[in-house]
Amino acid sequence: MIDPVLLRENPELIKASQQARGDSPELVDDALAADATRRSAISEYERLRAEQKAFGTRVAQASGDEKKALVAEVQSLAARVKQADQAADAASVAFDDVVRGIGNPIIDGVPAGGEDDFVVLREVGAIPEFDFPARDHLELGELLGAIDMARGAKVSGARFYFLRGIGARLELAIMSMALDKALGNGFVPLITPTLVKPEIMSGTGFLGAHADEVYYLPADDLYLTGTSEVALAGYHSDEILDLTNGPMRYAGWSTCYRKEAGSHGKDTRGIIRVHQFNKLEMFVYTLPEDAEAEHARLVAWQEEMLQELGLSYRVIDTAAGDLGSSAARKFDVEAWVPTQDAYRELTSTSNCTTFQARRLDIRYRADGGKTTPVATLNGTLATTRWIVALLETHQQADGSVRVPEALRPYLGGLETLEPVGRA
RNA sequence: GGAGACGUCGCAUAGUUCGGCCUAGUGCACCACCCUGCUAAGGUGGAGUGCCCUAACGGGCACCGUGGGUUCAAAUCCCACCGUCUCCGCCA
Repeated sequence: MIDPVLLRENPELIKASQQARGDSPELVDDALAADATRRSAISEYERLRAEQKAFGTRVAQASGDEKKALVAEVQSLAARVKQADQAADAASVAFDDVVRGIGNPIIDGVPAGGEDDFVVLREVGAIPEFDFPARDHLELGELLGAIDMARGAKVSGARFYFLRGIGARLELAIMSMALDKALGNGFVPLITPTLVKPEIMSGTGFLGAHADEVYYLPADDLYLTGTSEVALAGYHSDEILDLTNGPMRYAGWSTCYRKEAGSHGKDTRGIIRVHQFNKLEMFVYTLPEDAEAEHARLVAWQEEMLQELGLSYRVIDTAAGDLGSSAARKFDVEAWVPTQDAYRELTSTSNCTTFQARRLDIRYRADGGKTTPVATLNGTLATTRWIVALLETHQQADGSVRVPEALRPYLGGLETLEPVGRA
């Protein structure tokens, strides 16, 4: 949720952000109007209610005929109070509805435009070259007995898969390596629920434009989370945090579920785009003034992971129109995938400033003791998808795959993944 | 799934019988000041969260698990839901 004070004091700034996102600037004027309506409705209710309460004291002290007369007199007032109360509620709901449609004001420097208008911040590592025909990750996965798409489809349908043998171990290895990196940087590990209540799902902003991406269990009114960010953000909802000892950093380990609606025919081969995968997610609660510096740290840790795994990548500053409604800025780290001749997203890190915290009511005590929304940030540290880049980048002519040194401790010292006879 | 108990301002509690002196009391912890040259000493005062009005001083409204309802008036009465605990049953 945007800051209502900012809305009142600097609507032009929010309009400019809406423009950059390709969203409606008119919403800002609608919100201002709804805010005015709401506030006058509340004032009217409170005035009447105060009158009624004063009357109540007199009624309580009176007796006999005098009391009867007073009760009769105040009855019509009670009706007006009820009416004003309902009007105030309705005006508040109307205001919320409009405000909810406005995205987090973007940070200065975020490129305007849509998906293709990102800015490349840097490219790191040489593009891998092969003196043999490179195999794609699925072919390698099948040779290694690591990925079984056919049986995934048999059991659960398209975009489901089994990781088996070295594939299963590989995922655990990457996840564990990420967990160790997180631990080394002061993150508290957290294995999170993957089914959450509607208010947590909407509080994190995932029921907005991308609601059709989310699995929902109507019988239980629960949502399956597409990232542990949801549970991690909800973890401290309705709380006042103590940030005097620095930011609170959590590393959430969870399975993630995504419908991938609207991407039919895209990335149908292999495990690039699937309905279910695992992810280690960083999540930080920090002071608003420290958020941008923390954002830079999150990207740096992500880059360390890719570098240690020997992957080539670029970092992009995502354009405003491609940000989620909660994010004020988003950096993606994209790894080079040889057989696609393209960079593909492996991590994403968003600075949600105070937007998410305001909706989830997560605050800290600022100087003077005033409660103020915290800033929240999140970013990927490892996912199942990393297997794709890893297999393709380190493949060798015979279909074996070299294990980067940093990963070996997590695979019992294994240096090479060798093809198996059967799958 | 069945039966029962419970949910109050950080923690612990009073208040719910029978609606109105509850503007929610008290203890602990907390903050400021005073007193005492020391130790878990004593005194005075302050202090919850959100919203609304105001340039400010200040004032108002809401919140007793959540949401409805009854009433001139609800922590208190009624309904539904959520959560916690105890016992029983069931269980990959």
